Amino acid sequence: MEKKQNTLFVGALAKGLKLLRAFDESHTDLSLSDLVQRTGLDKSAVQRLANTLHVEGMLDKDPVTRRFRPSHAWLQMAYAYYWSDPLIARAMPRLIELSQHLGETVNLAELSGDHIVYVTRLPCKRTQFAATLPGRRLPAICTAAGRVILSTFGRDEWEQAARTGPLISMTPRTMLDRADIEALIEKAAGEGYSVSRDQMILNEIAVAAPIRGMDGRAVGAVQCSISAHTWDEDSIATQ
Amino acid sequence: MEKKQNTLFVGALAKGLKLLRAFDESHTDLSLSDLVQRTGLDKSAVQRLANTLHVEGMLDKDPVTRRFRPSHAWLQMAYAYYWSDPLIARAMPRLIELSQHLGETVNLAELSGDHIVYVTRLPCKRTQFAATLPGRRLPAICTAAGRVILSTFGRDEWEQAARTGPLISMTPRTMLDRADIEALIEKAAGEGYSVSRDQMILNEIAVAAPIRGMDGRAVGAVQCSISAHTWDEDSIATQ
DNA sequence: TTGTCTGTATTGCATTATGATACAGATCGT
DNA sequence: ACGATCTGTATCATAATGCAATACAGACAA
Repeated sequence: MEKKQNTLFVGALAKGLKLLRAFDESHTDLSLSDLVQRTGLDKSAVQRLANTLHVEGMLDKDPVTRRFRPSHAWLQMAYAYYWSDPLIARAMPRLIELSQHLGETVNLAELSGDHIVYVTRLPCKRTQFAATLPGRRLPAICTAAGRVILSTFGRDEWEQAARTGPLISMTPRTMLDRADIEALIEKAAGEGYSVSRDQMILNEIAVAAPIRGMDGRAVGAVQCSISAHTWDEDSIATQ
Repeated sequence: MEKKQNTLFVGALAKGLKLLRAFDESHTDLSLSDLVQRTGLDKSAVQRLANTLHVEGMLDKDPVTRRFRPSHAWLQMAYAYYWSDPLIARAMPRLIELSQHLGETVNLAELSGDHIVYVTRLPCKRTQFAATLPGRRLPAICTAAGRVILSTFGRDEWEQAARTGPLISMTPRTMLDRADIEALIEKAAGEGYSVSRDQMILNEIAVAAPIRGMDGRAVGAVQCSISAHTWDEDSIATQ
């Protein structure tokens, strides 16, 4: 195992975080041995770390099954995040307005490396459960929001993203050809918005518009999901 | 400083979590020295821990101001939480439905110690910013949701909560008398729902109904915020 | 300049986390 | 009922690891 970084890197903390990251949408509650397996850490280490996280209120522990679960503290972290992200406070009122106006699901997305993160979601209709939860992370170039954000950057930047960024297939009709994706981004750069169909969910159309900072580069994107055809565009410029 | 717990308690991890908890709604981005002050830890320790959190992607660091901020990872933790909480998946579709039906803001709250946590919020109108964010924590007995949850427990349990639970004053008309609060909980126990007015936000009326588990004890509550008078009640029984 | 804030880097020491080991309570298969 | 084999829990000697003091550097104000 390569040493990460010396002297100003606290291994114990990093391992603790590793335990936290072991929980995801398909691993919602984990036993001690599950944690050992998922983290690759020593049994004793996991025991101590998990216990610490429990005592500190980061993990709930079922007294009968002895399995660990994310605690409410995980939501409070999100709450703190919301206050720290300057985009949220400015965008939230408009998102609510837009959602009411359209009567459709509205999302706020931000770029995070080569992924996008749905920061806020205002579901108006029944959709897939995952589509109602904030915090979801998806490969940027697979989503309308990600493409429209990239389109506000330089051409070389989006070319690189389109060629090297991660790709996943969610539906049988998910676009997997990188050249096609690059073309879509270019189109978005010209039109100022991006539309995608059947990419994440079948029979779903997503429309995304960028939220630009002072320098013209997008700091996020508003994305609306609709199931029928509803042609409209929304321009939201900030600052 | 008292030793927390020996041999199965990892101090370094606990300190790292302390750094994370230093961020809240009024401390959205912190410098190294801010962290030192807020955590009470040594400067060197904070340096190492913060750096670790940064390297591990839990804290973003502004390259120019050198200040730390919660990263997108904090939202992903919420995402993981949502999957882990069995109530969410069952309640979400109904909440959306209810929200559309009423055209009013709908919240899902859960009890967490002597506080409640708003787990999901579906804002339909403009309100205070804080009222649109999930993860918010409020003293249970100060909220309609908290009282209605407590009312499904035994009388002695809610008496204890009303007498010893935390109280905060958000508006000039916030109820601060513990006997009054106890009476409200008793009323909620009889009627099966609870109403409060002007408690957290002026000119706001909150209606909360419990979500009961198999044993009759509430596992959460649905709460609607309305500004005008709209008399209706909602019964949601689960299982 | 000088002073005092920052944030960053280094080092020797001993506190602290480590992982092997042992024990105990389930659950399983036979 | 019985070992066998999973769990989760507890203990302990060792040394690895995080510690806090220290020194350095850049920013800003007086």
